[in-house]
Amino acid sequence: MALRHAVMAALLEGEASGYDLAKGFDASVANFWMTAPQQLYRELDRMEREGLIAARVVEQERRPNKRLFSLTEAGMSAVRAYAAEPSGKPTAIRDDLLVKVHCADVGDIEAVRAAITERMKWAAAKLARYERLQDHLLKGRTEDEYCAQAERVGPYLTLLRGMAFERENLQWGETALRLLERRTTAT
Amino acid sequence: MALRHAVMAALLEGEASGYDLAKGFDASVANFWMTAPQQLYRELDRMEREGLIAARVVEQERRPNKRLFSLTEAGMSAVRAYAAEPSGKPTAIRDDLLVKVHCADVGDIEAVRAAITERMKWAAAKLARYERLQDHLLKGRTEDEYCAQAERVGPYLTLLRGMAFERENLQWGETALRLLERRTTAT
DNA sequence: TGCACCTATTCAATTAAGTGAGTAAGGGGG
DNA sequence: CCCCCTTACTCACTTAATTGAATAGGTGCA
Repeated sequence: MALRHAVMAALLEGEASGYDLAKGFDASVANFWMTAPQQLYRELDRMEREGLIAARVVEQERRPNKRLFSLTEAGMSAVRAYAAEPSGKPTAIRDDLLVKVHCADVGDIEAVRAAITERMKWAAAKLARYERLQDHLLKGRTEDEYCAQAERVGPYLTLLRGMAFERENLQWGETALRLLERRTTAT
Repeated sequence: MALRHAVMAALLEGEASGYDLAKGFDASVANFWMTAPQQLYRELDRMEREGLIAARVVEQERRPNKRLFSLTEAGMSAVRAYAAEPSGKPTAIRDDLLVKVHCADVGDIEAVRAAITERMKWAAAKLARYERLQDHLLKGRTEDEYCAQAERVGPYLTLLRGMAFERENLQWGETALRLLERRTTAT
């Protein structure tokens, strides 16, 4: 049950509709999960039935009405309980691209290089978004000032992790492209 | 269908039993997937039925017999086809620890810090294993020499990605611990 | 004016993944 | 001698995730 915890984490920033959550809502939450809308709506329904979240219907003109969800007291307790419990073993990266790179030698190296390039574009775009969000959070302050003043540091820390991950993707991508290029020119 | 591709990637190194695969088999494959044995055996059965892999029973003394799997021609074609197809959008990190850190501000900060410390121990251990494997692969050669001589570079590249990931975990963990500590002492 | 895209959600079905326990034989240490 | 660890695998069950639609009004632009 990872999705419901991610949803609760997202709802700590305030109420949100299923659509908001599906769209990423807050980029720093989108770091550690991403899923199709259908899954979200289903999970939100379940969580509502279990009393972890409550919905408030907002009638809108010239837009479909929406249901804004927020954490109940029970939901908040669940968050606290979850955050305090010891976590199990870490998960693997589980990325399609790595599988392809692993198999590159027996397949089409050029296709794999294209996939890496594609991924690097994604990473660069994500990193740019994260950097904008960071600027927005810091508002010119240093990291230390921010952490002294801000209400919450959690989202900032997860943002940092996401940024490091994408930077690593870019750096590794360059190395991988370079080493794979030798293979094609050598052959 | 990620697991079956990971299995095929692992079998490129040579034949292996379900048990071998479950134990990690090759550390560089263990970077991008990890799963319970039951899942593996189930998937191996399916793949065998579909003709992607073939089993060879090895009778052992003072040990249960085992079935060694290897890629068939069809399996190899499937690997090549998979490696050449364009990959979709990248997956999120999807890590429990990040969710907890995100929620740290409303929960037990000390518990979250403990979880980070725990994770850092894991990361350090994994990194050490990867470094040993790297030394083993390079055998004193430089990276460039290795890539010129080695039969395959894919596994080396995925190994590099895993190493970067764990190093990043360690670095980020330190930052996170430091910033969260201020919170506890301030309160 | 027509086409494609945005908001906001729902239905249906399938496949993948995770959880928990159990079997069976040999080996090693206190 | 008992207990736990390792090899090697199996059964049963539950939950999570993916896939492919469909609905339905509004917005922008060419």
